[in-house]
Amino acid sequence: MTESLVVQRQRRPTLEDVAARAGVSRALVSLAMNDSPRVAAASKALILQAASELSYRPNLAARNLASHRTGTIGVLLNDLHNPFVADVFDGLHAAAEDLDQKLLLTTGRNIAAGEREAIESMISHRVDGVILVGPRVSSGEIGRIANVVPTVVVGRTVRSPRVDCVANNDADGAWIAVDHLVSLGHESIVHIDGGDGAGARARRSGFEKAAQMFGVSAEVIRGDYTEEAGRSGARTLLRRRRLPTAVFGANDLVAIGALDAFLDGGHRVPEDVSVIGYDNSALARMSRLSLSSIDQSPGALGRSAVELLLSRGAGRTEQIIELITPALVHRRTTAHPRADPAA
Amino acid sequence: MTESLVVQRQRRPTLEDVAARAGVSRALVSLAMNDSPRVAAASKALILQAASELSYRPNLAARNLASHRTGTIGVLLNDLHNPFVADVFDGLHAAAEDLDQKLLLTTGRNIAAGEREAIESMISHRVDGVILVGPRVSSGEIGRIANVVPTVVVGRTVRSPRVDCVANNDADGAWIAVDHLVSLGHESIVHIDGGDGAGARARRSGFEKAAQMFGVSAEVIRGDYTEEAGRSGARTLLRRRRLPTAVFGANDLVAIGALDAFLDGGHRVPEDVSVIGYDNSALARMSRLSLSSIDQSPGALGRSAVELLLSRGAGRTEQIIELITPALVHRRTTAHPRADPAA
DNA sequence: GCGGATTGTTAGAGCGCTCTACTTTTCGCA
DNA sequence: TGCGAAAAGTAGAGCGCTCTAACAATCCGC
Repeated sequence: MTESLVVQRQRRPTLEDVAARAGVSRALVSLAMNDSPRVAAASKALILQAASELSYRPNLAARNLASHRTGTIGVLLNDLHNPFVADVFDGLHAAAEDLDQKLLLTTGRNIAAGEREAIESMISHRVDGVILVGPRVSSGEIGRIANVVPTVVVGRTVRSPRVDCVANNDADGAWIAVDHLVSLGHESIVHIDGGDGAGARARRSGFEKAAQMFGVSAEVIRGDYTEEAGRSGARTLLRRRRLPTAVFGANDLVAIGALDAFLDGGHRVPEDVSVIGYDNSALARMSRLSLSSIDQSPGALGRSAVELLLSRGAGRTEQIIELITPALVHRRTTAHPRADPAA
Repeated sequence: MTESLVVQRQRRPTLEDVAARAGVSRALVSLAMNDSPRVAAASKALILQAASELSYRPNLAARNLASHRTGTIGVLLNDLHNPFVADVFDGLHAAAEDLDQKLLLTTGRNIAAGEREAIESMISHRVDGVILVGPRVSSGEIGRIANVVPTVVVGRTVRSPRVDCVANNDADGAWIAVDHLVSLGHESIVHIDGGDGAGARARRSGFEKAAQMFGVSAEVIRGDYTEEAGRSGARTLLRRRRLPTAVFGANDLVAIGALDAFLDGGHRVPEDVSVIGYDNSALARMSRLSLSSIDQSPGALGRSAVELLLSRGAGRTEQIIELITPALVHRRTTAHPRADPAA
């Protein structure tokens, strides 16, 4: 057990104090603080004046306890190191601000157990709903969470009537990536996948399906949505006699990790091997990296997630799955393969 | 006014329900949940059993209201897009876990007004203390916040008896950067600064002092801790007849933005111009970027911040400012200037 | 100038928990 | 077997707010 912090600064003023100072009842102060139309303008001014003199701040815990809501949405970000989630968050935040909701952030540090704990904590905080950005926990678990609190998942689809989803069409995205590489002339493509990260399975199977359709040689290397996974996947390839002509990373981090490893191994990109990522994150956009990637409008994803959550709160009971169509962004890490593919 | 989410799923079980099921009193359940030594092992097992059968989750709001603490530390991250803050967060999280504290995250999106709002919100949530990572709000304001709730600032020093600080020595860091460049032979160095970001002023004045000591030509271009600021600072330089031989970015984002602009402008790094950043973030470490930078042990910063906050809670009243000594990490964006500096 | 609608205000219960003070049970030991 | 102390358990007030129902003050038309 920890000995918790003891906050023993000056006692914070309560509703009661404000009421006393303004010479009205507690209830009226409460109404004024929530600016109800039922308070006379004069009393309202008086009360706000008194409140600011005491620098009164409502105690959220008490308010929540009494009213059964918090006006707060819990947001689980799977990985703070992934610039894509920062982009999604921007969208979430903008929408939340417009719709007058507060956001409570947590992160599972890209580990399922960490996520469970974080979600648990948000529920204990009695958030009005949760938005899970790229969660790793199982669909079953998400379904169970949705029984307790309205839930929206971003970046992955979950089939459960109570769970709403916002994602891009990962299968399409993978198809677009393969199409791009094939049209450049590539015939041997490796996908370093996202393990059991959100949407990774769809990208993987989309990749396999597309490769089969186009009749090119395809292979999947098990990975994870991290730079390190990309690096180690690429190293696996480097140990072989010959490299594939193109690598499709499960996301930009993976692609950049792979790119890094290829460069370290003395290979040139895209001359020796083409690399394409997914997410079109800030990372991909940098000139020095200039990574070809698949864009999935993170801001729009975030915005939709908040709207969906609120519409669920408004009484909707049927599931909504919103799918955004991803788009290719061609930059400098993908090009025609060399005529002679031998190293 | 928003119409808030209505959470009308099945009623959540309360302490009372657990007590009824286990056939004991409410108080005993409370003790068991906080695993007090005063509960017999048998009853404890019984109670935990009942709790799990009902999938009971304590209502934090009620607990907080009754006990006047939350076991939660509020964390303000200034910018989710900055990989450095993600690194600091890792340290925070690890320490919080060890010390059995929960973390409540918010972000000010790198805007002072956003930060104020976020801090306000954490205080309303009655967190036991706040950790401000690279805050932009004024020192005066931070002092005022510290009167309300124990406060630790990361990445910047604030002179106020109630505020504890953890930072690296920015003046030293700037000195190290200049020393590095000068020893490579550079004689004209531009610093694109961090505007009023945390620690930016110290880096700027450290830079100026060092440049003067070494007797090299120095200039400061007003910036911000963002990639965009770096890019625009570099563009300013590109419009001139001749480039400086070296640029010192206020942080890695700035440096990389500048690097990007130079490359786009057809200049080579480090052949035409050397670039060094600050933070040694994941970005700097990537082979393709391989940015020389100044390391400030973000993980250690985060860890210390949590420890400092708890020690303050334990009754300490004098201020502690912990300064970490930064270190040079030499990579491939800094080198000797060309003999003929004319473009 | 009076009844009824409208507007403004308040008392008081209750949200789910903790904590103090108290009661009951169990145990060790003469 | 009996007694005091330690261990185990409980009653009940109260944390700071909201919300329902009731009450007081003002307004309107005729």
